[in-house]
Amino acid sequence: MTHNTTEISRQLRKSGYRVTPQRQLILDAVCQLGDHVTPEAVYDQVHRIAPTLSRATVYRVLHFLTEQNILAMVHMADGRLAYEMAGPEPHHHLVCRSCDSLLELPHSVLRSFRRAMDSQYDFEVDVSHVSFFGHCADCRDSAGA
Amino acid sequence: MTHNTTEISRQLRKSGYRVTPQRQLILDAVCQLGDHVTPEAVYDQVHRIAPTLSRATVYRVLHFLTEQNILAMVHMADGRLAYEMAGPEPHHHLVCRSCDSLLELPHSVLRSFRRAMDSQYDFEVDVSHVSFFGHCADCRDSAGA
DNA sequence: TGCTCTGTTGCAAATTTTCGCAATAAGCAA
DNA sequence: TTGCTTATTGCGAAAATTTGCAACAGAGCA
Repeated sequence: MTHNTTEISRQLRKSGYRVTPQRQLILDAVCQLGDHVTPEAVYDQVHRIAPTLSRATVYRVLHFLTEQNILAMVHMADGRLAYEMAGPEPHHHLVCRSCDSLLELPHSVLRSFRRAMDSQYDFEVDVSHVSFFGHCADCRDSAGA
Repeated sequence: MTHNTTEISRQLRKSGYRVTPQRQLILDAVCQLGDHVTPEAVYDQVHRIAPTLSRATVYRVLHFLTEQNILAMVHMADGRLAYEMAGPEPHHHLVCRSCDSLLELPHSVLRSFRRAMDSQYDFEVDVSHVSFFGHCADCRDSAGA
């Protein structure tokens, strides 16, 4: 469990939302399952514990927690959506199109880019999470061989 | 029509794929409809001309043309997928989360970033298309007021 | 503790996207 | 032009995702 349940609960309640067992279960599931968790994986995990928890609720809660900045939406290479804990530090991903591996980037790599957008285009880029696609070292090697 | 039909046809045939009327219609539709075209919009457009062309074909062809680098997949702010012509020059988008407006960025803005990823992480970023989300000047002003 | 208000859930139906498979029709070669 | 090979389509069913609505249950307050 990497998330602070108490802190998150307080945050939600303060905004007028409720902390339900469903929401807690789903959050725990994402947390346990790791880096890019599909809705289906969450459902499977959660359904074992709470068989009446519906798929609709999984989708709704994932969406909701993303809006609350507790989860982050990540785009997979095939276009599908997955989720992960948002965490306090924004970070970014390099997603390999061949092997689907995930490399984490610190926020700093985009700092200068963001500043440039702001000054040159007067556009405030939201960099809470950005995914870049491409090919990792391993896959480049095997492809080039 | 911004795309060169003959050139694309040749490219496909050379790779052993076929140029079908369905594929041409769908390509034309994306081309006409503009910058971020949803599968449903393509279907509506195409279905008027070819009523038997099925939804499944729309999805399959969009997917296929993306793999062939003729179209590019773009992620919308809500997580949904859309498509657009890939074009010879890679370019990028600044998508406003408030008003959905689209700003185009020249490829050059990412050049240095890409080089950095390559040298520091040994990861070759595919920059044929990247979308950044955030807030444009207008929406920042009205929100701040 | 019990009451109330309203945010949430579960269900079922609607919508969107994918898949399997038989029928069709591109593209090539004669 | 004709025929062959097999990539591609259309259909219908399956799977994935969203939505409407009545019933339920958190959270604050008396």
